[in-house]
Amino acid sequence: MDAQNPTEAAVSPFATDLHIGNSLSRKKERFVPLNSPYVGMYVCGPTVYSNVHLGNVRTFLTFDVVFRYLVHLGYRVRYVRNITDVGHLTGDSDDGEDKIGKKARLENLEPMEVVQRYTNDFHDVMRVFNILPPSIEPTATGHIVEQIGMIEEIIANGFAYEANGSVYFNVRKFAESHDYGALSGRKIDELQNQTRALDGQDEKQDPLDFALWKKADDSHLMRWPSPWGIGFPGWHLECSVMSTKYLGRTFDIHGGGMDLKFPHHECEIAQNVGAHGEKNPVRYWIHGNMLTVNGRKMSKSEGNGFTPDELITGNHKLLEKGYSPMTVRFFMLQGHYAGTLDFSNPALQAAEKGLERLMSAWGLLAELAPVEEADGIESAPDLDGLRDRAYAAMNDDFNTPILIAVLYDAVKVVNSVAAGRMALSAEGVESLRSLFEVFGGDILGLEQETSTGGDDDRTDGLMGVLCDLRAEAKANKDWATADLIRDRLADMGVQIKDGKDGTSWTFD
RNA sequence: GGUCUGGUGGCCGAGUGGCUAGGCUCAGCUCUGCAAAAGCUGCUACAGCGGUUCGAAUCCGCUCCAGACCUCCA
Repeated sequence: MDAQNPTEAAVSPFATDLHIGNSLSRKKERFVPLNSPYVGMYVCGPTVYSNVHLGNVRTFLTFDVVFRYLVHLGYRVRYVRNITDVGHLTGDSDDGEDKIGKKARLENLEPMEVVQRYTNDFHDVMRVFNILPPSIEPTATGHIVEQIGMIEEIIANGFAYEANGSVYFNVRKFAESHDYGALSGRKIDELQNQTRALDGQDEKQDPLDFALWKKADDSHLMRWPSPWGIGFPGWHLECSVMSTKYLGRTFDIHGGGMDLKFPHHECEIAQNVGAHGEKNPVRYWIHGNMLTVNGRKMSKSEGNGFTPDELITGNHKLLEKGYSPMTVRFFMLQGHYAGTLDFSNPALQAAEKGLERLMSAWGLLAELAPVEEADGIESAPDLDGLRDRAYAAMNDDFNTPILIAVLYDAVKVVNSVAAGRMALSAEGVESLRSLFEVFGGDILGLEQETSTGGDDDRTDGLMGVLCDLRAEAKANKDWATADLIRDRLADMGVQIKDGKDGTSWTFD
């Protein structure tokens, strides 16, 4: 593989079977990149005016796995995930005010101070859940010039008009020659009936029109000069601008949460097409579904979202206890991204136990010795078959729940071999190791969590001493001492597991 | 009101014309000094009513229920 000159040859043969559920066509389609081996992917990132909640995490986790898998297949992926640091309206009655500007005033901070704080928080959370950083993480405020440029293109093409220092996209005009609403299945005449009292409604030629540029009044904190006066960019524009800038006018994958489908993504398409004319700027749209709590969407306005800190400590009225980040990651991966996932204590606890069994088998693999074929010993199943099933699962629209099921089949093999009940060659052991490393580690992004926080060698040594003492007590049939060691360790959260050839231990 | 998802065993969740994932729980067994861990076995479901079919949980129609979007939200 030549890093300077990547070619198709670098891409795995398994890549040809990858199918993606395209929300534009509402069908599963075979994934064929525009310019293999390069793949361009854009994902709508967070608005950094408050802490991220778990619903956000789920979406970014979905695309983390997509990213990881494409990279694993050998594609050269440019993954762009923006930071929205300006531009969204508040949900309150003070219409038209910039969310971040408002927050800044409330807390008496500079807008960019707010942005920085929550951007840092966002990055910390991503790290905690082992979500990889994107290739480029552009900000809206860093692309004001480009946004103004795109507005000018749209105006020049006749799809936008200026009114009183603001610029609006002319949806009706656009719909005369283009298919507005194709992504979300909306028809313009039905939308027409939904009139709302939004700020600037009187400036619009039609209630369907949306803002590309908004005039800023004197009290507005985030403001930039433009050909139309002092103002700030519209809600949907940044994504059109930044995807075009970094991925081109047509690119492979665009992702985001289901709730962005309309109007955000619909507007994005209209802006791209209105500016550049390409019919389908995005070839594959992927929408992640919502996380619910007791059947209700987790959202900022409902107040039923957990922060990662509350989740880990269990310090929230809806949580019975804390759950580790890996437990949460695993829990989310046990459901398919396109379906809703309901967050509940029993479900989380089931995931916690399941993950523990999976990770403990994976751990066992490090020192697993091959077992010879012999009478009365079962022989191992076809390990290439396991690997093929794992690829098939991921190739079927990133079906992580099925992949996890395959991994559990591997868990059974590992445990059986470890117990001396199943035969496995050295190559077989190696093949299992690679299965776990590739699919469990590289693709699902699971990693061993230890609650030690320190000197692993020393811990191993101390535990070794205790296990030896207990073994000696057991040899002397001194059950009281043996049980004392086991129980005292259990109180500290260390679990003793007696096996055929020795004792192992794990932290809770 | 419009658009769109979905209703699967005790719980969570895949699948989607025949062979009926997986995890957790529960019960029994093996192993064990006892336990834990591990393995084996059992619990066998697809909201309701019609229809298509040799055959449907899977396709079609209707009904009921839930959720999302239509205003910022991942």
